[in-house]
Amino acid sequence: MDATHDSPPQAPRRGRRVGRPSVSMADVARLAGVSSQTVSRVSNGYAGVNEETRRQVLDAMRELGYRPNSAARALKRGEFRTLGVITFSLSTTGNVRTLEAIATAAAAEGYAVTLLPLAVPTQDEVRGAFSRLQELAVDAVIVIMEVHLLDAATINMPPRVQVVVADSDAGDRYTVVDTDQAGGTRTAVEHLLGLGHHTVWHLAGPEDSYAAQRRTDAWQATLTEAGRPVPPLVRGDWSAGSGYRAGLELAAQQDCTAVFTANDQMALGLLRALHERGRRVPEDVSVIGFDDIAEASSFLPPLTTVHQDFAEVGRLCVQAVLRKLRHDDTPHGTTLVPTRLIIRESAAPPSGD
Amino acid sequence: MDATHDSPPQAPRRGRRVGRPSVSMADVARLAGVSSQTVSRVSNGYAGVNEETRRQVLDAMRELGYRPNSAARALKRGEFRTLGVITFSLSTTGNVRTLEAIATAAAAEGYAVTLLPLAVPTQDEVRGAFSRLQELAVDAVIVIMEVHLLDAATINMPPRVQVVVADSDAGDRYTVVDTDQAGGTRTAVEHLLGLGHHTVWHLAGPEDSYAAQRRTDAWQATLTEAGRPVPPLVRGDWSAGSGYRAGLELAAQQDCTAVFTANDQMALGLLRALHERGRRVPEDVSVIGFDDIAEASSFLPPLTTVHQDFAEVGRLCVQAVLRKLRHDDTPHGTTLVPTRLIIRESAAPPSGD
DNA sequence: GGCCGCGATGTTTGCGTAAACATCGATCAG
DNA sequence: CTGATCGATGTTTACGCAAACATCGCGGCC
Repeated sequence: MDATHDSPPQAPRRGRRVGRPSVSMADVARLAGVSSQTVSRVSNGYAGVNEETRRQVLDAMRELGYRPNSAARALKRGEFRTLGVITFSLSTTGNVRTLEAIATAAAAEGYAVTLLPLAVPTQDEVRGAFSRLQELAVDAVIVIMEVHLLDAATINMPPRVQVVVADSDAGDRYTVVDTDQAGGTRTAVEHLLGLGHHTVWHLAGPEDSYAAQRRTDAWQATLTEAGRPVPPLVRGDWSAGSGYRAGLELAAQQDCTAVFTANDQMALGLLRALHERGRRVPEDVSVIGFDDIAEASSFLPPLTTVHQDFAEVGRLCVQAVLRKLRHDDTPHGTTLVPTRLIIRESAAPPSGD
Repeated sequence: MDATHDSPPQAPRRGRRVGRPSVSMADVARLAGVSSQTVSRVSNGYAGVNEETRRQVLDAMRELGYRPNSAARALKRGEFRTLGVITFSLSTTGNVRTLEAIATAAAAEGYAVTLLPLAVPTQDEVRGAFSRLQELAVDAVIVIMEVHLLDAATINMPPRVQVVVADSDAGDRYTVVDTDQAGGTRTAVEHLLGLGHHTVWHLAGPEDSYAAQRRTDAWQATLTEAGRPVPPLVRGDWSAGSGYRAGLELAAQQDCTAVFTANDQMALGLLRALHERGRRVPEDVSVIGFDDIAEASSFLPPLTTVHQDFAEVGRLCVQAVLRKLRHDDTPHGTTLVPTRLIIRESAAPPSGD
């Protein structure tokens, strides 16, 4: 090739910005000796292009390193093929695993995922995120969040953006995908009762969390239905540290032989507190967690816990949001993903006591 | 409001697609009685617009619920204000925390973050991700990954996309931001030696990880410099389970009084194994981890560990990539983020043996 | 008093793509 | 043989925005 002034063949005629010599369909068309429309047809895999022509176009694309410009494409098509995900903090296993599943499922459908992290979980922040999201290149939004933060924010949200909510209730107002909190709780509590425990204590999550609330409600309901006394509630904030502090209290209750903990992190702290106070697990106290985080099998002792299928939650979120995108007719409602009890070594029959 | 046929005033004249009644600058301009260019000026906050006019335009925007179309904007401006993040799996704390910091820092700069998760860490996958990324609406890419996976993939990558790498070495070929693995390791090992341990064993991460490799190298170097014997290497795969298995081995070594573990998860498994084998921590064996995950303070006993500042890594990544974007002149090189040793209860002087 | 300069606004244009429509040659039925 | 049909391709246009350039009116200066 002659490189007299070291510009590529068909040098792009604009240099709007440093280092953006992007190749357009027109460039490809010129090299392949066809019209840009034909390039478009090949690029989008339409039939009705002669095999020979198609090959030439593909060659030209390869040679020039052509990549479709997604901005132009989005402008023309009116869709971005991108999903927005709003979540408060990636510090909880659940959120992260759900996000990961969403991203994977979206990729499989040819959608990208744009992340909108919230600094603090306030309605103002949520509102701001929605506002930004709208001028962002996003077709729909999945929110991994408690709904009560959402309500105020969606008021001024134009209806064109579809919303699906994970980890929440409020199926009457939104399309919701969630873990079967109640079912999981019931299984755990019944398992403990089945082992022979007279009743089950509960180390709950924070008051402002619906997930925590539903686990607490289900715990109480299960005990009541079984005709067992409902011990006083002990509250944590999801963190291992709060589990430890709560554990110090629980260790002092000599009649406490079984604890259902609202998540695995708190269970970790609880185990430490019980150990420090000389209460053996599971001989003196049985513990069941919720989540089944990767480390749960390495706790001391390995933790019996309720497994949440976050991957499935993520998948269903994407499915739901895409369905809403394609035909707007999906009714609101909640889809529950079942849990299953993973039995390890932290729960056993009470040792006579 | 009259909602006779529930369409907004100035009903858009095209219905390209169901449910996309999007409002354009022209609509706003018409309502405000100005040209669309003036709307553009207001929208972009340019000076030189009469206060009265500006107010009218803003009112019109509010009334119609105008949102700039980011596709058109990107097409015109030639930039998306979006950063791509490629990472293999969100299952490690480090990746997640880095991602979170990146998203936050990016948001502060007015950039969005698009996530590209990789199903499996192979070069093919990485290549594929890069390929998709190019036709994605992304100005630059941050890769949270071992570099050796990257090399083959970047070959066919056009130079217009800037790349910054976290969690890796190879500062000669890329711009890299990383935790000071060696420094952190040295601090940990020296702390153990300083407590009086004759030498320090090492539970390493997987062979194919550069981060693990550097920790291992630094452990060995520190021991050698101090004139101490280097015990045989014990290898895990980052998981708590592998730490447990390795711990069973280590528990059998009666001369092992101190272990430097390449991450906290493995330390958790190690603690369980030592406990099961009746080796007390820290009386019989001291353990130091790496990462300082949130749960580390609730381990049994609370874990002394090397704190990584993932948030800083994320911030620096964004900073670096934006600098590269603005003036292409940033040289390659590695920025190291310092660590600090968090002293808890899992390391103590050897108890006479 | 005419001209300059400047602030405020309008008009034109083109970014890269793809739908809609137009063209053109070949094939085939009547 | 002629016109309808069809497959393959080209031409026009618009998506929404924002540079670049054009215009317009007004106050000040020589």
